[in-house]
Amino acid sequence: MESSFAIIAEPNRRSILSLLASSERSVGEIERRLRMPQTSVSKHLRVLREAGFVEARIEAQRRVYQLRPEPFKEVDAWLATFRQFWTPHVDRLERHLDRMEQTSRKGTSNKRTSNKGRKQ
Amino acid sequence: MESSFAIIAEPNRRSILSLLASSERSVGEIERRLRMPQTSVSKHLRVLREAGFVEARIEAQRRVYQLRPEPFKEVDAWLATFRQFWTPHVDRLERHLDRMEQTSRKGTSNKRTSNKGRKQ
DNA sequence: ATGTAATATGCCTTGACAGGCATATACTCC
DNA sequence: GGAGTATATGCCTGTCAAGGCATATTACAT
Repeated sequence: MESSFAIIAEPNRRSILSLLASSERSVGEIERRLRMPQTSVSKHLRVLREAGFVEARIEAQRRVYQLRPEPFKEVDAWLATFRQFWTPHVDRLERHLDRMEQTSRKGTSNKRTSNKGRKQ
Repeated sequence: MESSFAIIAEPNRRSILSLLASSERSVGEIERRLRMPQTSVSKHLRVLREAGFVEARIEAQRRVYQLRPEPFKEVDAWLATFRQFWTPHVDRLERHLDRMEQTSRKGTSNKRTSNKGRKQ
């Protein structure tokens, strides 16, 4: 299973995580709120636990699950690479304009950042 | 396949996306850079395309692929719910402190929303 | 101790999907 | 129009994981 991405690919697991985002919950609470069979909940929780998304605290016969940040950070870090993309950040806009400029008043063999027409 | 989360669960697809993050590429370029069989690349690109992660521009016999923002936004939106979580944001810390306060010297109904004049 | 509640685990079946391979389609240049 | 290049598609197979069900485990209460 490994990757955090694979873990959150499963819709039910995302539901569980979303639920836990509002507050910690016992297995039974999750079961009832999400209307899914207990064994299914337990199994998903196991996967989430082993991937570090949640941790359990024992409280009598209950296990109360709560979120843990690390794997989220990991996913977020990956996303960060692309964020510049949908956030036409000033930096990026700037770079873009730079390129435009250089392209128009070119002449000098400026191998820019684009690889258009490159054959490798 | 549907969900954007399922799409990025596949490691090779993430590689392709990361590669495209630096610059648009043709199928052949991806194939060579990532050292994966062409048919595999094409298949992954199809999946990515149908999920809206990339789009292709036709250039002679080449197809040049580039990223599209929407699905990334979607994933990011979901993550946002949890971000407060690993970013012990001032707001959150504040709410936490509020709760502590209310719990300890309860009774007095001082619901404060700002931290003006809060002791720290 | 026995019964009951809460949760976990094992087994089995089924479906989805990635990878490999062969092949089809599309375009270019001579 | 035939050869070569670039990319897509179809079929097959193996793998892996989710769901259902039965059952095990653990804690509690009486």
